[in-house]
Amino acid sequence: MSHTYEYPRPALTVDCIVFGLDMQQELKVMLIQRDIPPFQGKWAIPGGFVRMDETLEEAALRELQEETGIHDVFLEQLYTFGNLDRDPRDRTVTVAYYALIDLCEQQIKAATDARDANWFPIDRIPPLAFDHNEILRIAIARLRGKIRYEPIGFELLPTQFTLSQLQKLYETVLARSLDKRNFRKKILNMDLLIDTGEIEQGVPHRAAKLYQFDEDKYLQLKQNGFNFEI
Amino acid sequence: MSHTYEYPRPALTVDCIVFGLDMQQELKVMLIQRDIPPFQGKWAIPGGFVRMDETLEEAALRELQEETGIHDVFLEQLYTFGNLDRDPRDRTVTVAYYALIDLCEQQIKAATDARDANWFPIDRIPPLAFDHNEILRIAIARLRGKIRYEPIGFELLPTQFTLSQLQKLYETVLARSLDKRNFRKKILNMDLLIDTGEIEQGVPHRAAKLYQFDEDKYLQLKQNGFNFEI
DNA sequence: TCAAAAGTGTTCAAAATACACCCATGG
DNA sequence: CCATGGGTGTATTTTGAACACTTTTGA
Repeated sequence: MSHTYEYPRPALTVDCIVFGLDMQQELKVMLIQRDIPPFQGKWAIPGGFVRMDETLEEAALRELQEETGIHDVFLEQLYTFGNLDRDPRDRTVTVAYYALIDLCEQQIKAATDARDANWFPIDRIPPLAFDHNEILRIAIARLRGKIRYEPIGFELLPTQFTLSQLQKLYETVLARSLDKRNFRKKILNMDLLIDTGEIEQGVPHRAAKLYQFDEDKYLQLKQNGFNFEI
Repeated sequence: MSHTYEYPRPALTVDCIVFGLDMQQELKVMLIQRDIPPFQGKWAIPGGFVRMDETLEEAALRELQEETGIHDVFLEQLYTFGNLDRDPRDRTVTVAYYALIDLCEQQIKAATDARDANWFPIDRIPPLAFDHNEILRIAIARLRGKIRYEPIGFELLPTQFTLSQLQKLYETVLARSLDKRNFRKKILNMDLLIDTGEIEQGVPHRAAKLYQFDEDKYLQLKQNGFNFEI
C-alpha cells in the first residue's frame, strides 16, 4: 500500500446491457457490431473506457449515448468482471451495468443514431466478443431475480400501460404464465397503480384501462418496511 | 474505443468487509488502522491494489490473508465504487467484497497476524478512511437482504451449531426477534439441517443438539427451483 | 354477429403467526 | 432444588392457487 511504488494498472471499462421489450412483448438486448479488432465483426455489449473525470455511472451513460443514442434510462450496476484473459490485448477490468428501456418509445432513436446496433431476443443471442455472453447471462439472471421483489419492471413499459401489458411483461421475464385474476388482485391490492382514467386507443376489441406506477408512494411505503413482491 | 490512444487509467483496488459473530452473537466488522497517509491513524476496511496477474477475487483473498491472516472464507463481490474524490491522492476505483467468517474459530489468527486489526460492533463504527463508512453501510444492507433468501448465515457459525445459535444469528442480523417454535418448525421442515447426534458441551443447563447445514442437498434442491427463505 | 381481449369472485389449501408449558442439566 | 435455556403442538389468520363466465369494442 506504499505510495512510493506505482503498480501497473489494469485498463478499466464499463459495459452496459440494455434490455427492452418490443411490441410483441418479447425481451430483447441491444448489441453493437464491432468495427475494429479484436473480435472485429462480432456482436458485443456496448461499452468503453472509463475516463479520469467521470464516475462509473457517468461513463456507462456516456457510452450508451454515444454508441446507441439511448439516454434517460434506468441504470444499475450489475457486477465487475476481472478475469485475466477477458481481453486478448491487455488486462482489462470491466464494470457492467444494465439498463431497462421502453423500447416502443426509444427504438427509433436507437435505429438512427447507431451504426450497427441491433436488438436480439434473449433466447437467440449469437456468440459475442470477449466474455460478453457470460456477462449477459448474469444480467438476465439479475433481471429475473430482481423483477420479483423490486418494481423495476415498469421501466420496461411506457409511463401508461395496461394490466395485460404488465402481466405479459412478468410472464416474459420470468418465463412462466401467471393467472390473470390472481395477478390483478395482487398488483391492485398494493395500491401502487394510479388509474389514469384513460384507455388504450386503436385496438380491435374492448379497450383496457391505462395505469401508471405511483413511484412516490412506493418510495414512502418502502421506507416503512413495505416490500414489493410479485 | 480505438487502440492507438491510451487513456490514463484509474488506480484499481479491492476492499473487503469482513463480518463475524462474536461469542455473544454480536455482529462485528474487522477494521485495520492505517499506518500511512492519507487518513493515517484512521480505521479502514482492509484492501489494496489489484495486481496484473490476479483476478479481483484473488486480490481480495490475498489482501485479506496479508492484512488480517484470514483465509478460507466465504467471499462475495459487493459493489464497485468509483466516485471521483474517493481517494485524495489519485483517481481510484475499488471493487468491494464482503466476507463471512466464523469468528470463534478465526479470531486468534486475526489477533496475532495483523498489526492493528480489530473487531467493531456494526452499530458502533468510528469514522473511517476514504468512503469506507459508505461501503460498510452498503455491505450491511446487502447482508441483511441476502441472509433472508440465501443460506449464507451458516458461514458465520461453526460447522456444528445449535438451533438457538442459528436463531440468534438471524435475530442479530435482521435486528428483530423471531418466535422460537415457528423458527424451528420452518428451518427443520426444509430438511437441510443434519442432526449430528452430538450435543453441545460445558453449558450450565440442558445441552442442545448440534446440527450441520447440508450444503450438497441445498445445491441440488436449488437447481430444482427450491428457494431458501427465512 | 363475431372475434378478441377486458374485466371480475369464490372456494380451497397452504403457510404464517400467536401463544405456554414441561424437560434436562449443572451448579 | 433451582436457575437456565432446550424442546415441543395447536388453533387462528393470512396468503396463495385454482378456476369460468360476462362485457365491451371494432371489424
